[in-house]
Amino acid sequence: MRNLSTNEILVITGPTASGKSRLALDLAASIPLEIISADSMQVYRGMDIGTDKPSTEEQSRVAHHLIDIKYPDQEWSVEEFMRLAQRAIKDIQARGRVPCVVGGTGFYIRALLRDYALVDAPPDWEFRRKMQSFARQDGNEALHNLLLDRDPVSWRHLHPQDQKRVIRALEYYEATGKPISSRVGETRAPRYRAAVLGLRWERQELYKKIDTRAEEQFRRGLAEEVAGLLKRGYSEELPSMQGLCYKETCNYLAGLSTLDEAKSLVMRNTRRLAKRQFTWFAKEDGINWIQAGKDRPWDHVVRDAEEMAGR
RNA sequence: GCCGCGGUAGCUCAGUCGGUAGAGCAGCGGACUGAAAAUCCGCGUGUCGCCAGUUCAACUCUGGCCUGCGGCA
Repeated sequence: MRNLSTNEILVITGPTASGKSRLALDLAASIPLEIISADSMQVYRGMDIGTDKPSTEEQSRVAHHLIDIKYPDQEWSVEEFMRLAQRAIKDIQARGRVPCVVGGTGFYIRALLRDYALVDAPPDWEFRRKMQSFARQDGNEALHNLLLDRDPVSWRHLHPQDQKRVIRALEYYEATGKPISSRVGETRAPRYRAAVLGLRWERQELYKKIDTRAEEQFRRGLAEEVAGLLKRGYSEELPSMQGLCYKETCNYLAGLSTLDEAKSLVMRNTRRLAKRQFTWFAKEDGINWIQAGKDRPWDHVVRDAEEMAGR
């Protein structure tokens, strides 16, 4: 860890509730690092408990980037993540410190490490709305079939029910005249030399941690946090408010479920998220997995991480 | 002790005039290139409490046993 070369970055990933933030903070004791959050939800201000954001104390102990940079009704996307993360990496390196990307949003991390192309095809909400109403009228099949002559590859790969992706593919074609599928195959030289660490838990143990954390989140005032956001006028339809913990709590606050129901839904949906993350990471190569567990002292985990980081 | 009801998937339960079983939830697997904590697709995982009997065939009918719950003593 003492000899991270100048263009090397550190990445800490793993499923939700695996202790990524904690590991990063502990690593900061021996590595002069700054943390860049690769988390699609921690960017939103005022969404603290539900996103299990590092505390203000932790954030002042070690510099954090890409946290609290948006209001819950502002747009946010992988592309902006890439831009801001790249800039943060440059800045941190200019300070002679080590950028440490921490987060469980695999899509963001993959985009950053594989240097996805930043093409001029931003979301076109009017177009999306048009397509949505087309789908409502003529059905998802018909919408999907619009891809047939524009982007046959996507037509083949996307399931007709996957409306979001179908519309995005159409939107991309509309904006660029090229199929989005051509972009997928593009390979580019990675911009960074990254030491990628992944935290791994035995599944049942992780599930138990998830349940415990959910209990804690409600105890710490998740419901009050969500109520406050709603009162400030943030609609529950917003992507931010559709995040884990938030959508379930909105339903509870609207009287659609009891507190206990909301709680167990949060637990279930978090487990499901973890499962999707397993699937995602399983395909990602180059991750150095570190085994964590209730029988494994945490400082062993930290020591493993230090060794792998310094390689 | 007696009477009644029950014992089928991890949980709650449905079911078969006898042809070895299916829902919901949970769970598991997968996809993913500008919403990704989102979105989408797929999969029953089972000594039908145990033992015997009747039958070509028993989860189903009969008997016994075990066990849970309720009631009466």
